[in-house]
Amino acid sequence: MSQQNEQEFMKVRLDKTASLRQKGIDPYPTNYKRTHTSKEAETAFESSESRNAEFNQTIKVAGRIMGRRGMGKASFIDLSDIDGRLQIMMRKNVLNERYEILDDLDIGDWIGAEGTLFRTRTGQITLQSENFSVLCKSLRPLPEKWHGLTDVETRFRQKYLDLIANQDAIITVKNRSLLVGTIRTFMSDRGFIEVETPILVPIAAGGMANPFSTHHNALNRDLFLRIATELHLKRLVVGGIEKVFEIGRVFRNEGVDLQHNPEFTTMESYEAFTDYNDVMEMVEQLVSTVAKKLNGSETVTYGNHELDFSPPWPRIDLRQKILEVSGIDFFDHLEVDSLKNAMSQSGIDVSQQSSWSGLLDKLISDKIEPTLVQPCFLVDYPVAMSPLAKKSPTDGRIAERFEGFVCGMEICNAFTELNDPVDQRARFEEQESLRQQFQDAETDRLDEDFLIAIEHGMPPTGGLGIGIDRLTMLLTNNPSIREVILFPQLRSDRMEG
RNA sequence: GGGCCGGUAGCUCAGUUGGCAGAGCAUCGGACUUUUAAUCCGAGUGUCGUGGGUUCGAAUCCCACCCGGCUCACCA
Repeated sequence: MSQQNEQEFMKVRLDKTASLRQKGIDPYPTNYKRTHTSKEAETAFESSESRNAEFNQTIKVAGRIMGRRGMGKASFIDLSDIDGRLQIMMRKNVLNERYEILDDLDIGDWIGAEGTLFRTRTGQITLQSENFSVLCKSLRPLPEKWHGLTDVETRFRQKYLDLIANQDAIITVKNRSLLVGTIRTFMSDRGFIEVETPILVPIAAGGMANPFSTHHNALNRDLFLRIATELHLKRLVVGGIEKVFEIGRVFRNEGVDLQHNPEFTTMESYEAFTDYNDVMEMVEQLVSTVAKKLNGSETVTYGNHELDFSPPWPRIDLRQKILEVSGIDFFDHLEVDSLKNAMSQSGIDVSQQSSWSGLLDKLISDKIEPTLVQPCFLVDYPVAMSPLAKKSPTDGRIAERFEGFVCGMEICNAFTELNDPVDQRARFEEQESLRQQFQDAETDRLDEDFLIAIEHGMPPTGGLGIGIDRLTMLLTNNPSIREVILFPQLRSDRMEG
């Protein structure tokens, strides 16, 4: 954008601002007491119509000017607010000298309008303005009304323009809020207590991820941003909070793509005296409840798919499934080289993998996840790739763990929590040694403070982590995580300096 | 990190073989008291992503870089 041209645009509007002040009008007043939103106004009018009553109430609405059609001694203004739009009619013979104020108004300005409602010749519900107020004079032009704003970069960098120009952006924000609110209610109704745990932590443990690091000056101490809420929540279960959950941001120092943002939101819950089978039932109930709340149905359209979230979701045995699709039984390949060879023979690129769990993860990602379209659970993971999950009582090589998948996307990870402190210590030590061996910053870390906590005794507990962003994508039909995060991470640009 | 595509007016987009930088909307001036992508008359609008190079001449060709999208790799 040309500096000069931009300044010319703004100069015109600054002149109009001055002109308003000359007319004794404050272009930036402190408040406006509206009586109706656009939708409430419409509903009120239709209700009086349905009673065959005349609408003679004076109401006050407020919003941003999104369009105007001047007709000389009458003007129509499209006013946009959080609920939608309402047309305002301004007539010179009604407004008298105040009609001149319209000369100083632009698309983008905020106004309040007072008057009564009627239908125009073409049937449009319209507010006949008897008075109006300038609420905020804007200085910059908005995106064009017809094509709107489509430039993806501008939509993400200047989210407010996206929200102004694209109705879908607002709908997604509202639905995300509804989704989180529904989850809160669901959990609360089941007796879960919501908590907040530290984001700045001395050890970023409880998951496989590379953490962000930072430094606290006063304490002269290096800290990390949490990669999960898991270990703090389990400390609370040790403390006797039998049902606990947290909805919060976690941070992982990794790449950005359609399904990943370095900061994202999870809902983790822990419920004493339950195992992963109970958690599976809860996930089905939770997600289908949210789906119904947002879409009015447990069947949801996502891209080309019709997704049916109604319980129960299929439980797919991980080992059997891998055997079916690749002919590999991971119990037959407990050594790295053996698994690597078997996968290589199945045509999988194993050049980037070094650890056994990394290889198996790659096998699952390549061969299984893409086939999981309808909601389902993969159950019973190898202990080697599940350092926080309890071993199956019937098979010590298997952990009581499951992950939920929809459209090839992992939406949750859950297990019967490992509460044997001796076993947990051994598993952490194994992770530490793997990190040394493979120089892998993402391997989980030993958290001594957590181990001491569970040495005091954590009851049998079923735990869950749900990716709120991905769930929102699925239930709002958005193909990219950047569409459901208001300010996604982008590379720096000139505007940031 | 690799590959492909893209970046031109506030917004949406054209721009031919290398030959004066274009349209619609928005903006500015004028007309218009039921319009709604209002209409009609008139006007202005540019660091062609950035920096080099080739050329008499570059939005256009070449090189490097920046930003975005898709995709592969990596990553839950």
